[in-house]
Amino acid sequence: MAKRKTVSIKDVARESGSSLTTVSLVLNKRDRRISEATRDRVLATVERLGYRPSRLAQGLQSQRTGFIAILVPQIRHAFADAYFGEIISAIHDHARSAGYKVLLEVADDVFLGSNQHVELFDRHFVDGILCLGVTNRDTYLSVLRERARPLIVVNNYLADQPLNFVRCDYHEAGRLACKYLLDLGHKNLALIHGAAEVQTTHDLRAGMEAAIKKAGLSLPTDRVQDGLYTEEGGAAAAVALMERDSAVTAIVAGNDKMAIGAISGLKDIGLRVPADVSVVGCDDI
Amino acid sequence: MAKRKTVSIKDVARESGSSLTTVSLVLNKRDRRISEATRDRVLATVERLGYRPSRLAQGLQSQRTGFIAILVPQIRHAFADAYFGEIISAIHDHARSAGYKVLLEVADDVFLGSNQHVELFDRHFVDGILCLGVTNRDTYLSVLRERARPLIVVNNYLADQPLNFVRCDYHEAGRLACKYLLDLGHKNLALIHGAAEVQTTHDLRAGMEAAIKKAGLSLPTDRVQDGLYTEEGGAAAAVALMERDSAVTAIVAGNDKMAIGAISGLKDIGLRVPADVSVVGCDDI
DNA sequence: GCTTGTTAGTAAAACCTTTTACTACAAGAA
DNA sequence: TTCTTGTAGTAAAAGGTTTTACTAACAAGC
Repeated sequence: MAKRKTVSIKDVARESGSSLTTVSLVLNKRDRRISEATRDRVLATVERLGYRPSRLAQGLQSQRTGFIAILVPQIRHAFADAYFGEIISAIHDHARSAGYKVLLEVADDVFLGSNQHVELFDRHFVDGILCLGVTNRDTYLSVLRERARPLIVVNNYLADQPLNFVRCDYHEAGRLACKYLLDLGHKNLALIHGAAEVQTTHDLRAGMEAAIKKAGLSLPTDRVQDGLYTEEGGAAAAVALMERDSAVTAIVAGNDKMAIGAISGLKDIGLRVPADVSVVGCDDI
Repeated sequence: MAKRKTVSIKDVARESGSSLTTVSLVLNKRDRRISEATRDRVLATVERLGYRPSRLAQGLQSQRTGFIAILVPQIRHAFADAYFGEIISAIHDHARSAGYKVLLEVADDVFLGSNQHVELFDRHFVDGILCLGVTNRDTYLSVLRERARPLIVVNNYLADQPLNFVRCDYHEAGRLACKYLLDLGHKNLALIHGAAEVQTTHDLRAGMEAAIKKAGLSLPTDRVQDGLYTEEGGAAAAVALMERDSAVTAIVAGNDKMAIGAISGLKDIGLRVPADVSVVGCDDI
């Protein structure tokens, strides 16, 4: 059928024989002073005309858009990545139940180069921004921070900048993982970690070292290996670790992708998991 | 530093000693009638104040938001899914280069139940909607179609509704896959397909049958099996197919996930791929 | 009969643009 | 001089809300 001209609050006011203000007051039920009769009349008209307030106009008035942006880093097809995908799913669910809609942006050179991250705030695109996969090298955050609008860094934080962040407690995670393994009787633990630019990498290691030291043992540097956050990297790292020190009986990985890689890497060199070597991951995917 | 009060076109007008209209004309360079001198003065002021037009106000005026929504079906964590992730990535890239921003929505019961898909249009949230993973049972599309706004169904189409859609040509894909396998000398082909509610499932099968018939062979129904679009389903389907008819030497799968599943399923029952049985997928992930 | 208070409602401003229709002025033509 | 044509610019409307400040009507208090 179509072509239903967009119906505005003005139409409702005219059709119901009251003023704009009255209609608005009824709809936002901020104010008790409208009589029952008027209220019903207005609501009936709203229903009949199928009126719905325009978000644009509301946003202009309230200076809030009801949108938040998720900024993902430029990895090949970030949206198809299991780790980011899960986080995006979770953010979406929470945002929706809080009445927000989520906008997707990739923080690549095109995006940052044309200052679109700044426009997100300055041009009133969104009320807040969540940054995923941020590293210590991402300098664009400081200009966003200046905007003095809600900005949250997810699952990492920057030592030198006062930014808001939410994250898993990787220090605690490292401590728990080690305690668990030590309690099982393991003595020689190893770590496959992610990028050094990500603060949580250091947290995880520190947590492990704390637990290990408490047990009177140590985590020498030749039992620590970079796994590049990828499956392949995890596999290679596991192999390298075992070749360097075959006494290792348990490996902690900074994320589950590296853990999965490590498991297959170990299998490839004839070791059984968990019979010969235990592997613990960190994301719960 | 922060607290930069949002600077509007009015400020620019005042500071540059001209009118709102002049500033707007300069910025939208629609009109050649502004003198060079005025233009430069205005632009300098814009620069100095860091003015950026509010998208909300522009949208209200132009009745367009510059947003499009991607509607994904409710599968467990759709965003972490490789198939949808890739599509979302591609859509995002194209949308951005066309000046659009993308909004993410999950078409689950909560969403549809509260009529949020309708609000997307009626409340001026977005200019257009792309629907992913649509099946013939998704009745919510008809109410969207009535809105007479851009609506596109991706990679499926509905036989009984005049909707716009983009999709891969699965009929052709089926034909090509079979031709390829037949040319390799395979005589006994089988199909692992996805949901019957998705039109492309039928296209793929029809394409295969056309190619097979042309070669003087046939695709009996016991060589066709539902793989549920999942890895596990693909594995089970492959096993079922081989148990029913061990003469089969090549399998076409409706998507790559089922193909991957099929390969591991075949390995589990002691068959080698591609030595004993060839497997062809359809998504290129 | 006059003030005060309450109730039910409305007009107008504000939010920030873009666009339409108008003005003021100067130069050239009749 | 008066009439057109063109140029550079502006005032005001429109787009759809919410919010603030105001009014009209009536009842109660003295």
